[in-house]
Amino acid sequence: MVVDLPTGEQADLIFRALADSTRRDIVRRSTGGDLSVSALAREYPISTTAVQKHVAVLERAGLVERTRRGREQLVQSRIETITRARELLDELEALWRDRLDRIDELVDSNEGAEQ
Amino acid sequence: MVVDLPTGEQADLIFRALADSTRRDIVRRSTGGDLSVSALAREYPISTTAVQKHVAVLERAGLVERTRRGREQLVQSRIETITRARELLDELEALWRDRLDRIDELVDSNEGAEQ
DNA sequence: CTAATCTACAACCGAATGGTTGTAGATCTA
DNA sequence: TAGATCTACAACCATTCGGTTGTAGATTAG
Repeated sequence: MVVDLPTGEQADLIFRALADSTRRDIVRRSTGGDLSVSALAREYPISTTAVQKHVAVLERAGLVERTRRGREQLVQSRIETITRARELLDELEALWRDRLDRIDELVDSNEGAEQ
Repeated sequence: MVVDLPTGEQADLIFRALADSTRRDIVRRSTGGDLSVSALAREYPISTTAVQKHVAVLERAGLVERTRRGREQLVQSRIETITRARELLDELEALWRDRLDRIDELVDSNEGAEQ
């Protein structure tokens, strides 16, 4: 249930899961790990089943985990996966920084030689 | 064509656009801003039309911009939007850090009083 | 001028999404 | 024990998605 997928597919699942405001809100609300699926469902104008499905999507992506407590399922967000997503974006930003650095080098090496 | 949407919808578009490995790769390759749509298309085993659509999705999300040069469209990734996405994740991570800080406080206030 | 290249866009297709309702099993509470 | 609550899951539906092919307009190259 955790993470054993080709990294590309894992990234697909994570970003796809985050591409819905209800799901992002569930992640936010589940930091404490003390809310059940039905407790979460009360917060949104959609059916409990719909919320169940959202939680399932988040769980498959590793953004959330569920643990049973009696008849209810407590939902807890997983910071490792959020961090993983941020790292993927950091990587893209790094490409840009590298490029800007290379431009700076060019500027430096041309200094005092303009025109 | 840039950014004037309710922040939630903008986030939806950004994460949805990033939820596809071909599109993430296009963003990576477009840092230099020197590749056309058809040049990009040569890199993937899908039709030019499909790549065109991927670029359109990225453009709507603000992750990429296009500029015409003669008959071709050059694609350039936009670091601001990547940064925006990272900030959204930072926000989620911050919730966790706050929570851990609060737990630390509890531990501190209980020090020397265990059991 | 003609041919090749690049983009644009419509139309189509199968699969996935996000939602619903309905039924049923477990667990808690009075 | 009986009723309420929580979860699970199947079935269905409309829409979106990622891909295709085909046609056509601009621009460049020979």
